[in-house]
Amino acid sequence: VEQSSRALPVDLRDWRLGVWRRFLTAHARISRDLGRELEHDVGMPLAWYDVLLQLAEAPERRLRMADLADAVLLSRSGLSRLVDRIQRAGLVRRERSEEDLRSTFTVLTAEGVHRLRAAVPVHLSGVRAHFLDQLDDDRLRALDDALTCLTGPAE
Amino acid sequence: VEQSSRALPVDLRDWRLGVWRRFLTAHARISRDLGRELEHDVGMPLAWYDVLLQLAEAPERRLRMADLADAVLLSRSGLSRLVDRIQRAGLVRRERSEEDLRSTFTVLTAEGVHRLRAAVPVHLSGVRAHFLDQLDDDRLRALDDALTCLTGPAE
DNA sequence: CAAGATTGATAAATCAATCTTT
DNA sequence: AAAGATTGATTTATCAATCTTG
Repeated sequence: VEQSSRALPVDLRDWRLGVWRRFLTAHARISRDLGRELEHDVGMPLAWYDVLLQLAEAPERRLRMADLADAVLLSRSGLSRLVDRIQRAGLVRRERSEEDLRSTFTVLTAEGVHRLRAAVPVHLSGVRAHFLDQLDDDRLRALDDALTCLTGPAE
Repeated sequence: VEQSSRALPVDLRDWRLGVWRRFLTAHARISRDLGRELEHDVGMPLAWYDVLLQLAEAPERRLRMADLADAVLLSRSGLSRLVDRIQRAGLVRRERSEEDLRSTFTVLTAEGVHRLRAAVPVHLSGVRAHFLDQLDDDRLRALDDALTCLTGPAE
C-alpha cells in the first residue's frame, strides 16, 4: 500500500526555493521575538509602535488614514480598528481635515510621544540584536540591495 | 504651540534601520500577492498549501502535530485548528500514533495529494514571478547567505 | 508531574457593504 | 458617481487552561 515517491515535481528540490522558505522563517521568528520583547518590556504591541513611529516621523506628527494604512502595511479597515484601540488608550486622536471633510488625520498626542520615547530604545535594541548584529556590513548591504530589487527603490 | 522637532533620537535615521523596514515591506507584499493568486487560481489558502507541502515531503506523508506546527511556523493551537479545517475538507486525516498514544499524526489523503498537485505549479510560478525572477543569481546567493546568518544554517 | 494535543476566551485582520463628502 | 473612512460579518491567530497518556 506504498504510494509513489514521485508524487511531486523535482522542481521543488531547487535550492532557490529554499531561499524563499528561509525568508519566511527569518521574518516569522524575528517579528515574533521583537513583538514579544516590546510587549514584555513596555507593554505595547508592535503594531502600535509602528503607527506611533510613522506619525512621529510625519510632518506635524499626523497622517491621513489611507497614507498611514499604506505606511504600516495594513488594509484600510484594519488600520481604522487599530487606530480605534490606540485612540482608546489616548496615544493618538483623530482630527477631521478642514480642507476636505472626507479625510481624517490621526495625530500623535503628548502621551503618545511619551510612550513612544520609552518604546524606541527597546525596539531598536531588539532590531539590533535579532537582525543587524547578525549581519556584517557587507552582508547587510547585499541584503539591502536584494530587498530593493524586491520592493522597488522608493519604499 | 509647536512641539520640538527633536522628539526622537537620531538613531532612527540610520540607514540600517531602513533595511529592516524594507524586509518587512517585501515580506508583506509578496506574501499577500502569493496568497491572493493561490486563492484565486486554485481556491486554496496559502496556509493550507504550506501544510500539504510539508506533509508531501515528509516520510510516509505524515507528521506529528508539534513537528508540523514548527514546520509551518504556527503555534500548536493555531495548527490544531488549521488541521481541523483542512481535515473537514478531506485533504488530510488524523491518525493516532501506535507507539505513543499522546501523539497524533496528520496524514495527507489521496484527495490532498490531488489538490496539492494542482496548487504546486501555481505557487511555484508565483514565487518565481514575485521573488526569484526579481533577483539575479549573485543577488539570490547573497540573500541566501544573509538569511542563513539570520536563521541558522539548519533550517 | 511532564509531554502532546486540543479547547475556551479573546484579539486582530480581511472583504464587502455602508455612510459622508466631493 | 468616486474618494475617504468606517462598520458588520467572518476568519484566523494567540495565550492560558484542560484533557489524556507516559
